[in-house]
Amino acid sequence: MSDTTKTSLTPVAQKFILHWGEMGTKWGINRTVAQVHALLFLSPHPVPADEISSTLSVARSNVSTSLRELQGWGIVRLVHVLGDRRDHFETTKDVWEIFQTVSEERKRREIDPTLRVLAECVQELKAGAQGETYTRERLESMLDFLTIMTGLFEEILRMPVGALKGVGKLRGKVITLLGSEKKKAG
Amino acid sequence: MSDTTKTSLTPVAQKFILHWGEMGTKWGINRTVAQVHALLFLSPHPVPADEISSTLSVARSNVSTSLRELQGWGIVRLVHVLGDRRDHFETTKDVWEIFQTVSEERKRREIDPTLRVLAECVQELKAGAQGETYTRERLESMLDFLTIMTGLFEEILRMPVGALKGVGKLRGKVITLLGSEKKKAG
DNA sequence: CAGTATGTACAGAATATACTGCACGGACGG
DNA sequence: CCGTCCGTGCAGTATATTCTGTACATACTG
Repeated sequence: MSDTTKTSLTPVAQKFILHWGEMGTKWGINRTVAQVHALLFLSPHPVPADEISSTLSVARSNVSTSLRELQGWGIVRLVHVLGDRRDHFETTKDVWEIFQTVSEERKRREIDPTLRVLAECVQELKAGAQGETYTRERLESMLDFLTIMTGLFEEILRMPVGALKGVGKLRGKVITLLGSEKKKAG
Repeated sequence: MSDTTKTSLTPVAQKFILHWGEMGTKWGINRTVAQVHALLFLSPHPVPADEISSTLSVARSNVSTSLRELQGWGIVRLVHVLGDRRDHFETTKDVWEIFQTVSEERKRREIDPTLRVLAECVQELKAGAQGETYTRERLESMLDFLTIMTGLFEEILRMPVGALKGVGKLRGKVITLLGSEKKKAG
């Protein structure tokens, strides 16, 4: 069943996929990787790699690499389809879930190491009792900020899928609450 | 007064600046740009371009470009120092403010255009009453998500400088509140 | 077991990005 | 007015990243 369905994209799908690719590059994600993700996101069925390859006009091996990358990020899974030997791929369809997954992974890969480096820097400055007071102040404020911010962010991420709509409705109120609580506390 | 002070970096400063550079690249920001920013962030005084150049060992013109870029992001300002013809540069020192500024700019440059594209796509799908129901569902859910999310984020950003500490304290409570409100509403 | 389908690793080519060095222009200093 | 300082634009170079094509491994098919 090498029915390599030559899937061609509708104009809208194409528009979205291309834009998603650009978007990706601006956030440090490989264009092809982002495009593959967009394609899977729009596809109602799992898609085999060679079909992705022909649809996007990129080398088969490139698709392979991109899929591996996306699996690494935890938003693409390999699945099988009855009567087809080939691996098929699908992505998480729930947008909030995608966001959660990617954010957590990015935190793990990029923020956590930064926190570690900052902590080390501060530590080293505490040890060598030099006149680097200013540097230390700056680094500490940065460390504090990132710590609080990621903590907050993590809690938001931990909210159940779909809670977002609730947040949407509550919005204005909640933030105002935060603001006023702050005033009281300050 | 071409007192081009050959400033050399302390080990800690160097460590931070290098890491910040790497960090930058992972988020789609030029390494040198990030390094220049880190340098300014740690510096107690405004710094002239040639000093940045020699301290980081990058070409003068490269520094010039990077500074322009940082000014474009709104986190670096040109200032003058008495008795010195040269332009000096300083960055915002408040980390929360840096975060606010950069986030807003990134939203403006990257998220907003995406929202626009998504809206267009959805619109086009509504017009041409095709069988692209699935595509439309996906794109709509993405559009909804991004709309809500950026709205929420914007409100958070609008919180006064320093409110963050308050939020830090309130944290657990607030998020729990959000969660339970959701349950009630659902 | 031969033959074919499928997936992946990797070397080299192609491209994009970043950086340097210099040249030019304006402004200042005497 | 020179001579110098300073900033910026740009052409060419260097580097990093991405992509392709092929070669190889594995596993299924008959």
